[in-house]
Amino acid sequence: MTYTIHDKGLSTMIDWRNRDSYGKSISSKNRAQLYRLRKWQRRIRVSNATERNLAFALSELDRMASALGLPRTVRETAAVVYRKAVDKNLIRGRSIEGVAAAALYAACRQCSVPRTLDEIEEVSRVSRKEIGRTYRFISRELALKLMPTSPIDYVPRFCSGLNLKGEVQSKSVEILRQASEKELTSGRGPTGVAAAAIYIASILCGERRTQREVADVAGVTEVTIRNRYKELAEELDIEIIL
DNA sequence: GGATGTTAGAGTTCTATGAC
DNA sequence: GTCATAGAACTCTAACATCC
Repeated sequence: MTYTIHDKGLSTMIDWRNRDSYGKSISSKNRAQLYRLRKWQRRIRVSNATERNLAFALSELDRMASALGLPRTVRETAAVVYRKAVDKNLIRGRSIEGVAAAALYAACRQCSVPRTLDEIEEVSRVSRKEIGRTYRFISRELALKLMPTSPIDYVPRFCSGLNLKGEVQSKSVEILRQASEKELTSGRGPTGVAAAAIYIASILCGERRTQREVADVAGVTEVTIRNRYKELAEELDIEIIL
């Protein structure tokens, strides 16, 4: 069973091969009957507007998740969030695409595979503002308990994008853990903090990346990295030799 | 010339507050 | 409960300076 298909994948499948369970070819006499069965099967699977909308929303979710390379668990979670929103009648007055994008954003956070609103916006057909507004609405109405995204969750993806070795990744996580203990991450954008930690770690590990390179991968500006990395270096007493 | 640092001004988001 | 407003915090762009 899966939540990512509107009928949860529980309806009967009649394939198009015209062969029985033994692999034998179906006689021409029975083919016409099978054809009729397929036709009704198709009509019954999506029988009303609600199911049609759900099917559309779930295919939209799947399309966005594929474009972002998200794992199956995130897709299932997003589908569950969307179905809950439908059950609570939260879609009324909002676009299907907007709610689907917001559900995906929430699912990413729930599954600790965070994607920024900008990234969701890139693969969706709605604006960042709309996604953010809908996300806040459904998370409040569905009482989704979502903690602020940890910068650590961004480290593997950013390091991979920068072709950095595991050592740099470990060092970045270590820096971020220390920063978190000293409350240097609260109130700051997680991508900016993660980018700054990776920038520091890349220098400390001798695999230096420029601020521009890190900024491009993290989707923040060089200025943000400068501000964040100086804070981290000062508060954590890290000596950086450029 | 490229990387980095500094600064100023502006935009966005969030939260608190008060009026209705 | 909803809406408008103000203020804080963060981030952005842009311009210019400094260093190697």
